[in-house]
Amino acid sequence: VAMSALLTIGEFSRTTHLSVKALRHYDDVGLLRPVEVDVASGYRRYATAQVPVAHVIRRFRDLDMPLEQIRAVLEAPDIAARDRAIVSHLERMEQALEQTQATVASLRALLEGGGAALAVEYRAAPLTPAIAIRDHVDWEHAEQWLGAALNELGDALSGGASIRAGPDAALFSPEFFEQHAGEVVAFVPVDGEVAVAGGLELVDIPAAELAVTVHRGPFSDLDQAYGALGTYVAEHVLASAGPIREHYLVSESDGADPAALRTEVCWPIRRIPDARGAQL
Amino acid sequence: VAMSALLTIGEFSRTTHLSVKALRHYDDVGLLRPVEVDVASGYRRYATAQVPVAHVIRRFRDLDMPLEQIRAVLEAPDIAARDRAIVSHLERMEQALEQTQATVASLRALLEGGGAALAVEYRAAPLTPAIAIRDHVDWEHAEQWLGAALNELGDALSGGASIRAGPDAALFSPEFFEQHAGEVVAFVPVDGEVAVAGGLELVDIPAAELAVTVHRGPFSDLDQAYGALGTYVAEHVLASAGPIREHYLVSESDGADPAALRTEVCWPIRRIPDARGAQL
DNA sequence: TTGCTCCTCACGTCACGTGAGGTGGC
DNA sequence: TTGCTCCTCACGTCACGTGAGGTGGC
Repeated sequence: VAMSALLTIGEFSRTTHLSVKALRHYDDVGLLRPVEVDVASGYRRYATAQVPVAHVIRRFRDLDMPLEQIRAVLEAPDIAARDRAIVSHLERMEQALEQTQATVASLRALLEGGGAALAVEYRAAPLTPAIAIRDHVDWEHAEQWLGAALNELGDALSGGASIRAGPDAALFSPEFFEQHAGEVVAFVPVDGEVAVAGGLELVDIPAAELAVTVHRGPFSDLDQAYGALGTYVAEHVLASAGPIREHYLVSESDGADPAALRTEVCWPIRRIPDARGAQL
Repeated sequence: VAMSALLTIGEFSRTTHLSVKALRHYDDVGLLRPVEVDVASGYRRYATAQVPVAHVIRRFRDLDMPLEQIRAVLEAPDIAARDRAIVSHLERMEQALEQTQATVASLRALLEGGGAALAVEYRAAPLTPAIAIRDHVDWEHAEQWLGAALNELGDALSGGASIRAGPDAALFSPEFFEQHAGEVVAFVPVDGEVAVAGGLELVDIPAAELAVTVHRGPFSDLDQAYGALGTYVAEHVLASAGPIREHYLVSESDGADPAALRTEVCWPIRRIPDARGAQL
């Protein structure tokens, strides 16, 4: 390294704004190794040529990129692969920024309005033939996974001979909520004959008695509908096991903006009480 | 709790979108206690009246607010105090968002331009009388602390009889960089007699031989100047112990926008080499 | 030569997640 | 009655920070 001189860990720390403890840690995990380590004393020596790499690491850490991902970026086989990894991370970051802004807005709304009480109604849903994609999904990837799956189902419908018999929808297992990871089924109700291929399957969504409410607005507020439903069901009827359903009456794929979204949330119940309040 | 019904931990999880593990944790640390716990079985029972509190907790956790801070918000003595705590957190969040956007921009710049080589010059700084505020500061609070301290010094100058003899400046101890916490001294050079009061003191900033470079642009890129300086010093002269100085030639308090900022960074060196390369 | 820098353990932190192994409720 | 829900440890995770106790470099 022609013009490269050596720096002690303290000098390298001041030069890169990484703490000494962080530098030792990056050495331990092999993310940023000093060019030289004194065999007798263990003293680390960094080259001035390592300063730019350290700066890149610091930037990514400021953005909370995990060390493993940073390593992947730094070790990318070629510049093109490296740049792809970086760009995709930046895109995820910018999405996360939007997410945070949405959460801030939603928190403000929650603290001001408190949320007008949502109307809850009962519905007996019949057995429903549908095309579906199912997978074990975790909480953080759910929205993205669902968007992709529903897109795929929509494409399959427009290509084939079958007819859509209802809006985009999904089934969420209890584990998905309770462990923030579990089975999710994206589905679209269909009429008539369907040829399935790829990851798609033809399923019968079982009949169910449901308590239903409609949420208007972005998904970041969807928990309000769940709160209203869970509360209503606990206070008025008996809940039953089984997945919770969502129907995407107006969704982003319709080109609607977040405030205009309409999502139906359906909570499975034991039996719909009759009008007189008696139960058979 | 008149109309309030009880929910199992699983039902409460589905209603609030908090995982069962998280709910148990919030019980353990006393952040969100179930209204009732079965003595024999240990089963937790939550009231429907607790759903809104859970939603607030979830929002704050989505924003990465620490549990202790959430507890403080929830236990605030009165609504006004609670709202103040929330608003101040939201303001910090929005600042952090700007920070992140700045980091993204700076990373992009770093990956594209790489940064044109910065010019480094030598300077023999004389002993400088100054008014100063010193404190043990940690990394994350440094920018805010420094802004406040320099403001205070500016106010003291405009009120008194002394004359400013140089731009706003600061001294940073090695520990500040190496451990991300250490002594920082905010100072303004002055001429003539000065009456000091409050947290201010009158100090003589010691004379020093320095390697100096000027950074143009926002503070998020300042590490580039440090990289250039640390590298230059390692390759050309001997570094010396002692604090690093920053001079805020054009600062935000001048009403300049971030891209127009000019900050001088000064790295202490053992001895300025003479023009012929010989050392006395 | 002195003290200052650097070293290596070992353990702590924060907010849960991950099983293991077991009991109670409908 | 069966299995499903819920329980409590104990330990792991991630990216370092916090000392303690000690040696080497200028």
